Amino acid sequence: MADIARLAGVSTSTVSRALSGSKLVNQETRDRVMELARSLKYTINIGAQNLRLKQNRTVGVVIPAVSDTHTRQHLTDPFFLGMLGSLADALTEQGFDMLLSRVDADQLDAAAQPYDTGRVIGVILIGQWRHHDQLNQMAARGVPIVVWGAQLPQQLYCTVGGDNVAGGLLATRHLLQQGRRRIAFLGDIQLPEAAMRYQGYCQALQEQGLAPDPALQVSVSFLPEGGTEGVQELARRGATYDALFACSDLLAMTAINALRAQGRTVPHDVAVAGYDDIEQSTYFHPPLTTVRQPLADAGRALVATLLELAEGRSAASQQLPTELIVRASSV
Amino acid sequence: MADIARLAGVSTSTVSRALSGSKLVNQETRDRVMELARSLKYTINIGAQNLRLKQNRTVGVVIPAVSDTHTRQHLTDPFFLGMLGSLADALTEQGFDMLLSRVDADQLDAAAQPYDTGRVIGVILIGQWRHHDQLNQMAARGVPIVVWGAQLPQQLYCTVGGDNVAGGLLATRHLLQQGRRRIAFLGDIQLPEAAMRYQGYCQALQEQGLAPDPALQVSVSFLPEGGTEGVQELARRGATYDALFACSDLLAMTAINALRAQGRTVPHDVAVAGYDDIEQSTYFHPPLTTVRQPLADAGRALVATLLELAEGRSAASQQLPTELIVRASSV
DNA sequence: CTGAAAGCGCTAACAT
DNA sequence: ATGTTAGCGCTTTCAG
Repeated sequence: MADIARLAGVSTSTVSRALSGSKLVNQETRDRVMELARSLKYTINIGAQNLRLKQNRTVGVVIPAVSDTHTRQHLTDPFFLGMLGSLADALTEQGFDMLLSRVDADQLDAAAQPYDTGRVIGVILIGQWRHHDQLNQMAARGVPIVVWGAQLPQQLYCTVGGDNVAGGLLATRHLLQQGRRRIAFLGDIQLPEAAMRYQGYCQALQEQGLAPDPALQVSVSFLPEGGTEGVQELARRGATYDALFACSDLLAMTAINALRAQGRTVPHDVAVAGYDDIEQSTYFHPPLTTVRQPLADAGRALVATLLELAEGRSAASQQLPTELIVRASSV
Repeated sequence: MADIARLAGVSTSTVSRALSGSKLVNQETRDRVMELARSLKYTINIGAQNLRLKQNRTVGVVIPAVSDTHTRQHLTDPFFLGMLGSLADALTEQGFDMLLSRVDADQLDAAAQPYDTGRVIGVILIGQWRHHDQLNQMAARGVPIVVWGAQLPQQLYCTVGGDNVAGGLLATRHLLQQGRRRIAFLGDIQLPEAAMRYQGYCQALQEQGLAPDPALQVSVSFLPEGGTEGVQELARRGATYDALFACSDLLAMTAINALRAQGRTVPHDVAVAGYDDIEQSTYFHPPLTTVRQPLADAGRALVATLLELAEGRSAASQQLPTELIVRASSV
């Protein structure tokens, strides 16, 4: 900047003004400065600008990594990539940058670090896992944070999420409409989102005067192996079922594989519905019936909410509508 | 920081020193300051620190977004998520943060922006597409940049990539060993990586005294629809083939689907091999034979190379070994 | 319309 | 062992 000032024969103040398009500076000078900046490929140092302006146009996005006992298990669910893409778009649209970090799910406090050190104006967390309390603490401490997940009672932090109860309800109703009566449920109901899907599942059963059979509910992790394990566990229990509702498409896919290994066909022997509507669901064999999460809206809503919070305003949690997509795995 | 200084009854310099664990400061004072900082939940403002130290521990990671004529098509290939994860890990390991941005593939220059504005010390670009020249320009301009992709002649920028020729060779040899003779090739050979895989493919054919049949090579985009379109195009051409090698697992999957729609079974009628070894390949039906890209090493290599470059040293392009994974789709 | 000067939060000589 | 001072690159009063 000093260089430009010297070359243009003006002061840095003028350069600064010119570059920011201030009307206070002579049209001609401004053009000259602009031109000079372009030819020198000069761009304002955002770090310094931020420091001076006490502003910041970066938000933190945190993806939790599951660390099981041995290996650090990576989240490979394509749903996350979709969410990331959606966030990246929404942020770009608003002129914000995205600082991505990956944090062990069991030390979520680290998620606030980029905020504490002033690098970001707030944090978007994808997935609330079972760390309600830690999230509450962070929010109470004043960290602007928005979580993709379910709305819980006594929640101090802000969430944006799909309507999980409706999602569970839609999927289960659909399976019931196909004449299925013994519907297995795959998903870790310790996690708020899965719990609410389970709630919708129960509700749909009750509408038909059916009671949920605990033998049909298997809590498996969201890791892809979960589907295999779930189906094996059901076999171990000797459970009989003619349909299966899994809490993610990935689980549904591995479950279908495990069923196939048992010699059962989908949808003939077992009708299957997943959750998320990741792209691969379309060309899985059979194509997956699933509950679509509104990805594009999700990104926008998360960003909008975070910006509210970051500006010191309060923001309400939001629930986005979900939609049943019927494909061959259930009909 | 000033607050802490006041409360501790020392100067900010002392606080700064104490916080950085300098031995120059009295043990006792240091503890007091540390304690104070903790209780006030104070953390150093990294922006200011960076400005002062002229350092920076953030690297930019750019994912190109394909924008076709109408909609902005998102890259949904899980391979990218894997790469992101790998990069995130490698960066964390080295104490670096990751600024993620998504850039239209046809205005790649924008990729350097976070560098120009001083936010990152360099840029890692996932995929070189067909923008060799732009990349060369950026490198020539002095932007520290490392690209995941193939090594090209007259290349000024640094690449890290799998050994694509070997990958193509391995896959094709394997298909030939299965007794297949008419092997279709799906992939956009305008893109350097695909071109080299094609080269390996040709080489394997030649080893058997076979000449590549141009009718069997279809240039399709890396978007998942590519697989479908490729198979349809082959049908349109009236090409006969008993095997298919696709440049990504996603392409292989959609191709298999399209084949199924034509009433052909895999691997019986057509043996199929993909590329990348994304996780879903394991539980696709049939499980996919594929060429594994060394993801974990990739992340580490990309980061290591970028750090070299960022420190002003020169770095050589690297090629990582690939490995054939045989599964049911080809045997 | 433009320049001089102060200061964002931090660190590093250079004193003491 | 600690404080004083200057300055990283920028913006913005406040004076001209």
